[in-house]
Amino acid sequence: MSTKLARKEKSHERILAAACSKLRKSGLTGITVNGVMRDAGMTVGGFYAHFPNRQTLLAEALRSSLNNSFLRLESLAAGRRGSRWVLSIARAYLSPEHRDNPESGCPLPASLGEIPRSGETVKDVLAEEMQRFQDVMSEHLKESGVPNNKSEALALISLMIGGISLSHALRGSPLSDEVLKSCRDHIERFIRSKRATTDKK
Amino acid sequence: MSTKLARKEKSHERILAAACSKLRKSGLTGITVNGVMRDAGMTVGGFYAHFPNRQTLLAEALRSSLNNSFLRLESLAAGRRGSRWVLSIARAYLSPEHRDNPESGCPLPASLGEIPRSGETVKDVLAEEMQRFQDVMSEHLKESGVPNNKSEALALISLMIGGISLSHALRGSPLSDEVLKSCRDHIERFIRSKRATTDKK
DNA sequence: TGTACATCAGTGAACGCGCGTTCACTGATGTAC
DNA sequence: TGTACATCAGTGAACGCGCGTTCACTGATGTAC
Repeated sequence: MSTKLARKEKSHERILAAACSKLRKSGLTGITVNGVMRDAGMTVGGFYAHFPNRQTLLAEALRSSLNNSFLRLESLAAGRRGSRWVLSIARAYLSPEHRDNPESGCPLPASLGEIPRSGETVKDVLAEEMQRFQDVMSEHLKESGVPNNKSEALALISLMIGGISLSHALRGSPLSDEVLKSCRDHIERFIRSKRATTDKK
Repeated sequence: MSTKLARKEKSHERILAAACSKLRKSGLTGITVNGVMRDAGMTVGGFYAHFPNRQTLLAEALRSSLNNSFLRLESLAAGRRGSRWVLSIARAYLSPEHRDNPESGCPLPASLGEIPRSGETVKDVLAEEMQRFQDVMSEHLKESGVPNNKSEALALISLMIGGISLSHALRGSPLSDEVLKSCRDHIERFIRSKRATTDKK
């Protein structure tokens, strides 16, 4: 009995992982029931034993991939706090490596524009995760001595998402790398100019 | 003869206008040959007398709608130059009105994420139009006395696009308005802190 | 001016395809005695 | 321990639908004499 359940759970994980991979590379549109099940090593029909419908898979894939990306970014900034944390996150997020390896990166460049046309559950997931990210980011900005930290957190998040999205869309043009560097530089100058003297580097 | 040509030209315009409208509301995916032709008051089959294929329509719709949005923004900033121009553009672009009326706004919030998965022609159009926008924006930043004006132009463009995109996706959550205000405030503080004393308000 | 013909913008049915979802089934695994 | 039965994760064909594209056609407009 428990063996059966464990097997089903593993299948569930494989389906979700396959959906996350599609999401990061091709957005919500990229998540097709057929394609995801094939990638998970199964056939279409089995899908509905794991998820009530495609919509639910979209929401779970967005939550899971946003969460994974955040954990991955945080691990790169491990131990740092305040302005060091912010700069570390911004540099990693706005790096050519992040742009060129979407399958392990943030799902938003590929999916953000589709979310308004998507269901309520998907929007709710985004709102929750964004709130969490704003909270963490503004905490570190506060430690850095940056004024208006909650507002600036949203602005920096917008800048990061806009920069990587534009850079993705411009891949192949010299503008692509320039956009990333410009956004990184803007954040570095911003942090440097606002940082309280007590918060170093 | 010339009457016939004029009639065909009007049909072409109607098709393109319908495609632009779909693009702004629902992205590249929103442009379906059937839907666009219906909106233009015609039937499917006639489409291929006007465009060789859907892909070409996508590219022309992106170019046309980006151009129109830019002209519209510029007319709102009419007569202003330097920091006044930049602030005027940023406030209009990051306004709730712009977010809530996508049918007359920028096509990028709805389509940017789809462009990497789209054809080369579409990507080329984006690169050209972005280059143009960077040139204009950096010229005004230069007049404002902002250092690193070319780089900062790309950062501000990224911030504007990221902000409106996030705000769209978060519509319904209080974060949506907060994102817009945070981005506007960030740009205002930035311009104010960098502006040369010769360039007023 | 009036008639016969040519042009060609637009019509609408048809095509093959991939989509999300359903459902009767299969067959390996787990349970009861 | 060995056999008969129950469970249920996963199969794969089928459905109705909308997509991009093709093509034989229609009928209003424009030209020639």
